[in-house]
Amino acid sequence: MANEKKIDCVILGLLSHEELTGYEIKKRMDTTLKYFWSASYGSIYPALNDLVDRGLATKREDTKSKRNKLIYTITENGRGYLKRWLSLPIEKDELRYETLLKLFFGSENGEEQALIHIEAFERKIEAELPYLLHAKSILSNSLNDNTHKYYLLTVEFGIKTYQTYLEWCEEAKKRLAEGQ
Amino acid sequence: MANEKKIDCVILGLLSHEELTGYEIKKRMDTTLKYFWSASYGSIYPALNDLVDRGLATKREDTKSKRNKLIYTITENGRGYLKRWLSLPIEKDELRYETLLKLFFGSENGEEQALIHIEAFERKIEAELPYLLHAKSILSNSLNDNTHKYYLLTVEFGIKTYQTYLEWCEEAKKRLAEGQ
DNA sequence: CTTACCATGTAAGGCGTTACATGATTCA
DNA sequence: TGAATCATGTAACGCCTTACATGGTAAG
Repeated sequence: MANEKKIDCVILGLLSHEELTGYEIKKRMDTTLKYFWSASYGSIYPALNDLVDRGLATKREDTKSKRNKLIYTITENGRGYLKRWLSLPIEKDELRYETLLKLFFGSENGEEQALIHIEAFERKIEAELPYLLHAKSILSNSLNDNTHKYYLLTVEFGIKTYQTYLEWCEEAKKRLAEGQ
Repeated sequence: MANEKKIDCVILGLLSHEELTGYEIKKRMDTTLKYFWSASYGSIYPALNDLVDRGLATKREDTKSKRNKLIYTITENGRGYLKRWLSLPIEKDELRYETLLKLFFGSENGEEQALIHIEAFERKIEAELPYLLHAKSILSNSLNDNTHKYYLLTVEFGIKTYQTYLEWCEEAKKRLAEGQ
């Protein structure tokens, strides 16, 4: 029953699309899922072994590769577990932006410091946006795959919000520069 | 020097504006800071005592009130600590949206489930937005206070992104309804 | 008088990161 | 042959939430 661990669900979600190694799962986290989810090796590998123990995934060695790869596959139970979780209401959407936190207390350190943080934020977003735009162009051209439709929706969420962030940065900078 | 704990910094930030009790700090978290930061009593109260132990804040009983209030005040050292932290580069801006996670794996459960999650998200945002708009109108009328300028910037961030979320919801719903 | 809210805390436990440890392979 | 990347894991530790525990006060 209860309290599905998110790390299990993300992994099962990824495995529901394709067989993967722990390393590849981490890569997906660092690229495709990056702007709305993340996890470290320290949680991924133990979770994978745990999923196998609970019969939600199976593990096998890759014989084709020269490397010591361990390939994980979702089981029927795993798919059921995932489907159940997907059907439950969302528990938590959380945004935790240190940038906003520091900006909120900006009066303590003055406009220049605030500007520095905003500009750093702007650069970070500007650096990420191209990846999202690239992902969108790829996904838009391959909507035959049923999964791509959903990827595209999340990518578009990212693009829209990032563009809004950049607009806000411009306004915020202007406002601070005006000194009012 | 040292890995500033975020909880200490938020608290000191709030105390830098005004004296507060732990209970009031929690309230600020649940209202003003809500959409970009949060914390529970279980971390606030221990942190407050810790700040006092380290000389970053002082504690006194409220004599005026009939309640057993403990009022915390930031010290000069506390202010220094806060200023230093504010001047350090941002370490982490994190967004963790279960909604996007479930949507990403949406193909597993189909369009109807995806729609349900998007609509729930939409309702949640629609419910929050008025508070932000209200905060903005109040802040816009009292920019004489130096701190308000910074509050306003963060509130505007929230408003802009929430409005973008709502736009995205409309598009996403339409796209899913079209079944393509 | 009872409900809601004010007010402060502790303990257990969960969850996850960081840092460490190890080694193979690919590519320049 | 050396650097980058592939590849898997563990251990320590930190941080936080949840649930528990307690009691006062204001308002209807």
